[in-house]
Amino acid sequence: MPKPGPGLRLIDVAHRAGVSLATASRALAGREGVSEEVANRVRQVADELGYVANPFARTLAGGASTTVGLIVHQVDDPYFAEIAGGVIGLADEQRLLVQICHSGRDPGHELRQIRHLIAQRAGIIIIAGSGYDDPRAEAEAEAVLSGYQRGGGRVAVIGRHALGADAVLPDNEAGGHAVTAHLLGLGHRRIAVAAGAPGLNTVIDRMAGVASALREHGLSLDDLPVVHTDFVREGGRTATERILAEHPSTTAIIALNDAMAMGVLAMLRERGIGVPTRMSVVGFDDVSVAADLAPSLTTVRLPMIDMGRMALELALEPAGAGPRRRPTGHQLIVRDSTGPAPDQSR
Amino acid sequence: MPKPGPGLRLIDVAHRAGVSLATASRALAGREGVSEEVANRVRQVADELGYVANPFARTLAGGASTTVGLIVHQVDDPYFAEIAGGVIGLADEQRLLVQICHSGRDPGHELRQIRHLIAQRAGIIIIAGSGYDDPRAEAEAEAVLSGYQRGGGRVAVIGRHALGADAVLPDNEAGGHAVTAHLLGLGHRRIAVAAGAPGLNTVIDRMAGVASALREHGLSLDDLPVVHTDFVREGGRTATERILAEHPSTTAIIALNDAMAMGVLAMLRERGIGVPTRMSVVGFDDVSVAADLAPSLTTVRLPMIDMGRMALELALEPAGAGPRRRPTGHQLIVRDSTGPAPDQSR
DNA sequence: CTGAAAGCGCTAACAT
DNA sequence: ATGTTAGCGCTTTCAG
Repeated sequence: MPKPGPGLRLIDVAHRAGVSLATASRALAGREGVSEEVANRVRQVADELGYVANPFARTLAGGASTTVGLIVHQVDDPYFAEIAGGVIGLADEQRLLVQICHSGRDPGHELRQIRHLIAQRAGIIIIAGSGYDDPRAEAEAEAVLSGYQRGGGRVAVIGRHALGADAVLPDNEAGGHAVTAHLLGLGHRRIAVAAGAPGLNTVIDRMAGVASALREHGLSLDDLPVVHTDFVREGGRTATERILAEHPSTTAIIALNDAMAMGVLAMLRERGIGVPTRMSVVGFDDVSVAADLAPSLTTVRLPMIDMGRMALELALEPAGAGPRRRPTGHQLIVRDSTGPAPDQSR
Repeated sequence: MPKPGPGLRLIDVAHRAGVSLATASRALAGREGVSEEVANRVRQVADELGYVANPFARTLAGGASTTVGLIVHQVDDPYFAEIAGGVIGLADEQRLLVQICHSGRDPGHELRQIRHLIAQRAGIIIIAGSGYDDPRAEAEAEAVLSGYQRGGGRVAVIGRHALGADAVLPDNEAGGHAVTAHLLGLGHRRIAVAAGAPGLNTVIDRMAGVASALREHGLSLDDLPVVHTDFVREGGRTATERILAEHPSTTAIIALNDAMAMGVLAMLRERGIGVPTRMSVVGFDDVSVAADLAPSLTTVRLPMIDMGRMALELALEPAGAGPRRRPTGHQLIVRDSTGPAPDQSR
């Protein structure tokens, strides 16, 4: 397709700087064996000419690849959009290019994307999004990735623990605990959970946090309705419908992410159920619109943009002895969608 | 079980199939000049061995690049996230990889990104987002891109007209007209506009639509306050502050995109100004959260996801004689943020 | 410290 | 129809 790029090659820079190809290469790669003086001259000339190495030639010749592959569920999901924004932000600074693909929360498709990225010789692969409770798929992904890592590829994951790679781990359990404790503190006891697919690690972890908070108040998950639907807005709507129909006395709904919470709020609005007067609602993630919803959403803030950056930072460092883990921290953000439990004591 | 073997080269496949390198290359590329029989044998051997071509070698040697570069303002802006989602969706189907970079709405940075993408030998470049009213920057971008296109690169743009490339053109003017006519129809006359930077084509076009609707009602843009701030949420907030302070009798605010509209709504909420009772608000784009805001936002729907797909479709077709243009259509979505003008007859 | 030269794996002219 | 060969632009020995 595209034949000539800028047509500017390393050899041109070399000539212009009055040095050989090899020296120019060394200078720009910051390798040993060039005097500071010459190296600086070369770098300056390269700069002036706006030289950018041809990554294909570079990689083919055995150099490092400068593209990072990023796999997300969907970029047009705000959670992943923010993560992607973080990755791209740091990548820009490092002059790296980011290739984004969608996993669609389908383990098979995700595996295909990983393979594709490897075949394209991405030097770094970042996988964002929940792992699956699907041992076979996970094992295969792990096998492929560990082969890739053995070959020098760097991998970082966001929000999954079982992949033998450096990981950014969102505070899912602690966050689930925080948000549940908040509700319990407001006096709510008839709480329902709008959860995503039960096979997603994220769902499992957040549920664990919910469960532990309940336990501290002498309750158990078994006491409350947990509705598993899709981990997206529409799932929140249908979950709410079910909760309303089957457990009308519910006073609070925990949505396991903000997308679902938006669906929950929408359905409550349609049904004319006041929030938080008759029903409190909490979400999880604090996507940027959470503050603008009707009413503004109480949720757990996860630093998505930073998470993206952190993942790339991890991947940029040389591999350690074992997988590194980097927790994200979290913050309970109380807004207008939660209030005291209505007094329905008798 | 075929496993993509690094170290497995085309020459190995060729030997194994008892043909020459060139023949194997032709067979796998589906090019002319190989008997069906031989071609099939080669393909089968390649399959058995799990051969995957090295894209770097392929591209370096002048083959087609399978990556498409996408430049957006920011992926974590919902408007661009949806466009990106559309591009990636189609790219996935075509087994293409998408490289995303941020322009940050800075002409200089955008130009740098274009150059970077070209240097990376992206076969296709898609630029989403408004052009700038900056002749020098635009001219330079056009020059670089036309060189790229002359070399066989394909370019498609979304929402800018002055780049000599195939374009997807959002119905900015018609949409601006529609939304303004809606307000006028509700009896509003004291209308203010919260606009983005005056140099953005998108802003200019949408304003033109606003102006034409006003004209039909015997009004003119000069009659109303137009506040230019940043084309993002925060800009909507500050614009609203100014409008409230300087034109307290305003009954409706036109925000030139949904992000700004969100800021407008937020500020009105803070000030305790009822929407739509005391103030109507309209946005533009219909990002997916527009329906979930407080109150839900009246806006103009643009098919962002399709726009992304269309752009890639255009780029995938061979270049035409001249630049193709593809309008998007639009749809006025009336929700709860607009109502009749309050009766302040004096 | 620097330069010359040998590939990396593939495509595409050029031969046969 | 098939084979031979010259690069693509870079990194990396290996000489000097």
